[in-house]
Amino acid sequence: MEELPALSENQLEIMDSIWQRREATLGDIWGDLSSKRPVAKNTIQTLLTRLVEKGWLQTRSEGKAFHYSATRQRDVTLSGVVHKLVDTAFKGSTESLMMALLEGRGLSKNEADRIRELIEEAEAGSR
Amino acid sequence: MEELPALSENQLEIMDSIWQRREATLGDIWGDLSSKRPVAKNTIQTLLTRLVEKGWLQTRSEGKAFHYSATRQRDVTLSGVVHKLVDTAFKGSTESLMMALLEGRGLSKNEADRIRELIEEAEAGSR
DNA sequence: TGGTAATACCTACAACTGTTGGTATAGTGC
DNA sequence: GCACTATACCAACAGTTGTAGGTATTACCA
Repeated sequence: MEELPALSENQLEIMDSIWQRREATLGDIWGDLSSKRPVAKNTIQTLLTRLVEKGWLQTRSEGKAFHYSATRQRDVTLSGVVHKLVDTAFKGSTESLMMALLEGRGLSKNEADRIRELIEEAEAGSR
Repeated sequence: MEELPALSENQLEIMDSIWQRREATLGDIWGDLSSKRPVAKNTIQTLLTRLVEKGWLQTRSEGKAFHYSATRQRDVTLSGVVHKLVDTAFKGSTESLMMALLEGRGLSKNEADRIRELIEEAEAGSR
């Protein structure tokens, strides 16, 4: 699987909207994003076109409009994003990132429990 | 504390070199970075100047050269970076990021234990 | 004191990003 | 069929980033 250029924050936002819908039109995505911040539809259009050019999105022509869908799965992509951050900012140490994540911020019992489960699974998976 | 513009990957690399040394000259930083990849000294110089303009670095004039130091602490900055990622890519869910982090990757018993400790502390801290 | 090396400072440039306006086109409803 | 609306497509622009060359300055060493 070919490596694609990194996604900016705004690009991630768009990808996210599409991942959630599996397939989306310009209108769908604009609906999602413009509810968070004011942005022109054309801005989204441009970003979409560029994401297609770069290989992050593909289009299916239906009726007058394109239906955009992602070429990469959400979990794989996000995993890549996080690991890249671990490498560049934390010298590859998962633990360091964890520390940064938890610093100055408490965890509820529920969150802590769920995270413990994740650790449990990851530990089992390595055996 | 005023919010500073986000750091790119390369900018983070430079900040990291400086954080490790507490204070560094152009030569120091160039030494660190050029051992990883080929880059002109002038390139680093430019990036340094821009980081100063933006408020990430400050300089102390000693002899002929500037000694660059960070205006923000490493842990605070990295914590900010991670939390921003949690917000934009994981809708604020620490757990989701954790999942992405652990996906497709096992944990050694040691790592798992250390991370459990971190969770423990964070949980205690929230009470 | 004159050469060397390191540094600062200035300039430039190409690529990418976010932003949007304008124009053409093509379904959709009346 | 015609107006309306959503979309695609094109063009533009300002800001950031990574890249580096050129030039001036300055400390240091022989």
